[in-house]
Order: sequence, then C-alpha cells, then structure tokens
Amino acid sequence: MDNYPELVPTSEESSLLATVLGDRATGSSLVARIADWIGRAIVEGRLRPGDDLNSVDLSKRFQSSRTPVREALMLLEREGLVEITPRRRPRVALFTLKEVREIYQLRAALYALASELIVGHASDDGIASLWRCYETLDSAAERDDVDGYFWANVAFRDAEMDLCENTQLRRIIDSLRLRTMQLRHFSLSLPRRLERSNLDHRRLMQAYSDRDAALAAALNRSIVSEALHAIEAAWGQLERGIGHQETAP
Amino acid sequence: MDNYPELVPTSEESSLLATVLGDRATGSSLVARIADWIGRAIVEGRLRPGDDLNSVDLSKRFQSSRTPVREALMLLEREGLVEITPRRRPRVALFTLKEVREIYQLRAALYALASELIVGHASDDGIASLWRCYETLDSAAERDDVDGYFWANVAFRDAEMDLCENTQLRRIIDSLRLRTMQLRHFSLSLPRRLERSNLDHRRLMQAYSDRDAALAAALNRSIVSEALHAIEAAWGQLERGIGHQETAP
DNA sequence: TCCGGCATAAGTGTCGACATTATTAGCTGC
DNA sequence: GCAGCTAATAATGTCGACACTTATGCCGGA
Repeated sequence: MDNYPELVPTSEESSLLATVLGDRATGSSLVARIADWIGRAIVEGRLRPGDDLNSVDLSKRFQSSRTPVREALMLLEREGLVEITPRRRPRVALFTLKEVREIYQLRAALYALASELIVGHASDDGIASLWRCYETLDSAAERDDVDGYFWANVAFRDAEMDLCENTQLRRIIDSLRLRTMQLRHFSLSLPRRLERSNLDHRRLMQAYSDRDAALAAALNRSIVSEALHAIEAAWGQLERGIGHQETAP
Repeated sequence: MDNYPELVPTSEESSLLATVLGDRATGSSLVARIADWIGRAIVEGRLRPGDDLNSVDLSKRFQSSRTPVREALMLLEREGLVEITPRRRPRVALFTLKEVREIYQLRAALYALASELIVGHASDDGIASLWRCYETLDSAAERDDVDGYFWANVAFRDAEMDLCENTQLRRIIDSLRLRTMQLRHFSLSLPRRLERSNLDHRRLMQAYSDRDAALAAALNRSIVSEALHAIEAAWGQLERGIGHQETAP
C-alpha cells in the first residue's frame, strides 16, 4: 500500500460505488472521492480484512485533513466494508461465514422480488436489452473468461435493477452486492461454477421472455443459493485466499 | 421547536433507533445522542418533512461544535430520514407516494422471508413468546387503543426479528420501518384498519404455530400490502396531516 | 527466554476558525 | 407593485489544534 492514490475513478466499478455511496456523492465531493478510493481498494483486495485504516495516514495520503477521511470511513461503515469501534482505529471489515449466509439469504429473497417486478412491468424492449446483457455473459462463459464473466454479471444485475424501477431495492441490493464482491469473484473461479451460473442465467432469461414471474423468481433465488453453496464449500480456502489479516504472516 | 433538547433517551423508541443507528452508537457517543434526538424528532413529527436542519442552529442547541452534528445528519441521511445536498442546508426528507410504494414492496418481501426463517428454525419457546406479544396486540385492539396497538405492533415486529436470527435482515427492516413510522401510526388510525390488522396477525400466529412456512410468508406479505393500500387510499389526507412543509402556512 | 508493568508515542473525538458558496434583503428601473 | 440585479448575511466544507485514550516499545524480574 505504498503507491499514492489516484483519486480519479477509472474502472467499471465507478458506477457501482457511486450508486451505493449516495447519488449525490458522485465524484464531486472530497468525501466521495476518498470513500470511493478506499471502498474500491477494499473490494479489489488491495486492502485486506483486518487492515488498519487510521485517519492520520489516510489524510496524509489524500493530502486532506482528517475530517473528510472520517466521514468517508463512516460512509463505508454503513456499507459494511469498514468496522469502526469508538476510540479505536477503524479497520477493514472481517467476514464471518454466518454473515455471508445472512447476506446471501437476503439477496436471494430480494432478487426473487426483483424478478417478479421485472416480469410484472418491464417492457419487451427492456427484456430485449437484458438479453443483450446475457449475450455478453454467455460469450465470456464460452471463453472461460472469469473476469469478463464477472463484470458482465455485474452489468446484468445492474440492468435487472434498472428494469425493477425500485430505487430502494436497488440501493439495498447494490450495498449487499458490494460487500460480497470479493466472494463472488472468487466463487466464479471455482471449477464448473461458471458454466452452471451461465446455464442458470439462460434459464432465467427464458422465464423473463415467457413472462413467468413465479419461475423467474424461483430461478433467481436458486442462482443466489447456489452461489452461497459454492462459497460455503470453499470457505476454508477462501478465508486463506482473501486473507483475514490476523492469519496472514 | 423552541424547547431545548433532552439528550436522554426515554421513550420506547430508544431501542429501535439504537439498532438502526449502528450497534456501537448506543447512547455513549455524542454523535449517537444527537442523531437519536433528531431522528426521534422526525419520527415523532416534531420536525416535519422539508424543515431545515442547519448545522449551526443544531450545534448551538446541543452545545457542541458542528462536526458531531454533521456526522449525525449523515447517519440519518443513510437511514433516509434526512436529505443532504452538497452546499445546501440539510432538511427533513420529503416523502413521495412512489417511495412509499417501493418501501412497502420491499417490506412485504422481507417480512415474507422473515416468516420463512421463523417457521424454519424458531423453537417452540420462541413461537410461544411471539404469542405473548400477540396477546398485548389483541388486547390493545379490543380496547381500540391505537397508540397501544401501534407500540405493541412494534414490539411484535421486534420479536419476529429476534426469531429470525439474521442481523442483516433486521438492520434493513428496522431502517425501512423507521422511515415509515409516521405513516404506519397514521394508517392504523384509519377506520377498521385496526381490527383488520389484528385479525391478520392472529392468522399469522396460527400459521407460525402450524409451522406452515408458505402460509405465514403469504400472510405477512399480505399484511404489508394491506397497510400500503390503506395508506394509498388516504394519501391526500395524510400528506396534509404529516404536512410537507412547503404546503403548510 | 518470556511475562507484566510503565513511559512514550500515536490516534481519536471534538473544537473554533477560515475561505467559499448559497440565501436573503434592499435597491433600481419599469 | 413587481421583476431583476447587487450587496450583505448566513451556512457550508475543510482545516489545524487540543485534550484524552489507546497502542507501542522498553525495562526489570522470573
């Protein structure tokens, strides 16, 4: 963590973080840029669970005072990426398997709702644009391109949220999604996960096209459940990979 | 708003706000106390939608500097109680019917999930304690005691969340609940709402006792839907009652 | 060699001040 | 009397400082 931060959003994630960090926060304010940088560092794994986030160092890094840094850290705490205990140094949040299970349970229920909403009031054009997202997904799957598939999947989920037209739902799902980014990327790299996920998404798209709300909801729920199962199965490996700092050398 | 604040939590809401404002925030920190006071003022209607929340006045009121006030306002913004636009005075959040619909849609789905979780892994003792909550609810209903019913209902929902054992779910539901406190109290005062709600809750309890997950989920979903319908029907009246500040004299 | 207690260093929460930006009041012209 | 502009007032975002708390490293004793 010696390199100096570029406070300019570049990657595809910028939009994701922007939604979650509050719609106002996009790029302009200092707090937003700091939160964005730290948040991305966490999601991308440059900062690992348990790492200290002391506001003095960070303020030096960003050449600002501690006030905006503190506010940024509080934002990220609300998103579950950072843990703040009074009078102690903030640190990158640690995962427990229990929390992960809870989050995936929630995501399952919320995506089911999303599917119902989509079938209920998305236009045919909307479904068509979702199909286009799926094409990208599918081609990445055929190339066995995990990174490509991952980002295509993010885009697919975004497109689904657009069709829901429920701002509150979007905010919550985005927040949960953000917290599990690392896990999701990891789980896709497990053997045969990618094919299975792709197949499920194809089934889901078919259900959307057929306007079968119950089936779409059930499929979406199942997609999330399966992802959870994959993560549970690989939890030990994962814990070492993402590396809770305390267990690292 | 001329009376000086008592920064000591007294009412039954204290626990509710505490959960939502972050578990650490309970009572101790200055930020927490300020957020709690402002939050309660909003929920209880002493501060009305659109009211200015300028940090100078508030810091005078709480005899603190603006820093903790700002942090408290940011907390409340995340909970949807306050709107903050850069370089503009924060104000009490305005409702739109669209947002209310979205929130109730979400609550419906989440309570359905909660019911499934409860049936899935609550002990018989847990169900029994839920029955005791229901007794309070029922007796308030028989007395036509809207306030009593309202708070009994809050307690009932709390008890349900306890049984779910899903911290993430609880946090989200509590947050959504907080935002709609005023609406829910109002909707219960509509004619025949109270009886209907009570009846629904009894049916729900029966389903819990029968361990019928699908029925419980459907009933809980329906309870929320009905509340929404009641609110939609009375929206005009409600808007005047709660009073978006701009339309008030 | 390792453990517990103490002094020092580092970090947090809060404060009051400042430059910058919004809002308001007053004034001009129609 | 009212719209449009300008000056003055007020509020914001950020800063650096301070008191107090927590972490760090050092020391003697087993």
